[in-house]
Amino acid sequence: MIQQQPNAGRSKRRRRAPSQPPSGSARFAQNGGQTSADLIYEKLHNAIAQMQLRPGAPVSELSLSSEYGVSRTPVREAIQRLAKEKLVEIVPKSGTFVGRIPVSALVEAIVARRALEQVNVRKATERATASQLLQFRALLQHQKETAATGDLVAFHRADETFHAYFATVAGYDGIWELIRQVKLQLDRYRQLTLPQTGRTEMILDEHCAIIDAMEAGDSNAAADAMGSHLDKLELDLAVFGELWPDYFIHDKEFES
Amino acid sequence: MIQQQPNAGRSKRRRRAPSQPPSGSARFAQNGGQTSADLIYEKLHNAIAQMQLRPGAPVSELSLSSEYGVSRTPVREAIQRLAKEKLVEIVPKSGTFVGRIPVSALVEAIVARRALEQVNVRKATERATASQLLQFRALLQHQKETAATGDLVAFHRADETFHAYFATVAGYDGIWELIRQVKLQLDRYRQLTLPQTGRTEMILDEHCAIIDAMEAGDSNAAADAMGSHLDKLELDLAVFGELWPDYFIHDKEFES
DNA sequence: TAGATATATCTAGTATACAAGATATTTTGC
DNA sequence: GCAAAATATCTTGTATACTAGATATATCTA
Repeated sequence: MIQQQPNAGRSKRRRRAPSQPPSGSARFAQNGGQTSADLIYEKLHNAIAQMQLRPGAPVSELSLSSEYGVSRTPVREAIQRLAKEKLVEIVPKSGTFVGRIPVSALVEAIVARRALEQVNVRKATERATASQLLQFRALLQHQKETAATGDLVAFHRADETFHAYFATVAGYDGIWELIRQVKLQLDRYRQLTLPQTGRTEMILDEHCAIIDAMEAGDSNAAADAMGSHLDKLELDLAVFGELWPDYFIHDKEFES
Repeated sequence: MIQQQPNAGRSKRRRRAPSQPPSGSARFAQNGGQTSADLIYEKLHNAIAQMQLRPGAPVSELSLSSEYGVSRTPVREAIQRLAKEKLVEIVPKSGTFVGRIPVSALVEAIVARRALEQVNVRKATERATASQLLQFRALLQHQKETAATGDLVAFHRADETFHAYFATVAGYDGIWELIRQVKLQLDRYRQLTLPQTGRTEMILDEHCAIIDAMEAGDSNAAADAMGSHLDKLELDLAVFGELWPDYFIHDKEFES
């Protein structure tokens, strides 16, 4: 008897009761809690997201194995994860390549992101405390400073932090994960068009408008401001599709 | 010279130019285009989504290997994919278990799904052709027939097909993928509450209202109808959290 | 008997070897 | 010289062996 687990009835004399759900016990016992596969995944993920690895480039398991000094197994695992995010294309007995950017995904990413960010900003407006509103102002100011330095990478990072904070305040961290996933291909595309400045001030103004509406407690206005902010992210696919035809894949029709 | 690839310049005499992007050539050359890992992944995915494998149940690589008559490698690959969807929890040197349902994910799934489905129905209203409107009616009628038989599983399947068609008409298949991903945990939860019928007629009426609005070309009304339809999916987490405490994980606060 | 320790045996992470198919190069035949 | 077949070598998919850590059981000590 003793403290018999509520597990399915098992013969008492088994060598080992086949485990119970991990009640928050042992995880993170390892070093950084991160395995070789995790590390390689992360590196590749960043390299692809930042367009350091360009679409169509080969991603060889063997090369990466020797590069990182591990066997093919963890490399392969990392690549499988990337495949699930559509960041690489695995061609079975042939090779693996950095995925092209699916044009349809770009179009859909914009509308999906818009809808999800509006959900976030609406909820955030309802829930924001005074300190959180001040935090928004701080993040906005920080982004303004990065704009002044002209460091577009830092500006982008600040932009991401700013948008993420809506999800945090809304209590919708899972939705932020969705947005990140959707943003992935979009960010790759935007790497190509980054060097065009001039939009930074406009972005800052739009961000400011969102916070203004939040401080006024007007969730509809805040959502509208977010909506028109994100509408500004338009695609000039015709141009880029010609400049780098191999970077895109036109998987289906897309019109307005 | 000849038709020199626009690839980076490589010495001509290499044993093999390190591959070009797969221009739609060879994929699907295999049998069903599906590897052992794919098959095992699919089986496990379905079993978990349909709650045949309950949260906390062990998912042993070795057992599955012998069960499917393959080595650990493809099993492991399948499990890794499931882990990326949060359907299993891998505890490094200890074991892998069917994932508990994160309560916060349920809450967020509802609002995210609502927003995304509204995007779909709005666009679908704009783009729907006469034949597509008729197809909606056909799907609705089909669902009505499954309701009459009392086969709740078939009813659910018809429901999924119906909702998916909005994405198809809208041209937003990628957004449907997002919805499916978000619906995953929600569907697992709903398996627990399935046996309660009575909502079927209400659901059919609500679906009908959406199509009515679409036929009238009123995208706002259609989106509203979809919104109130999905608002009906409420959670009675207090009850189920007590009935099956081990099936859920309360990862953070959630209030209205 | 109760608690601490030791041992056995499970687990996932990794390395390595081989198989099957795809692609590039070479060779062959004319 | 050119096209087709043969070959070499690359790729991913899979099987197997080993490692290290975690957990359950058994043993020891008081």
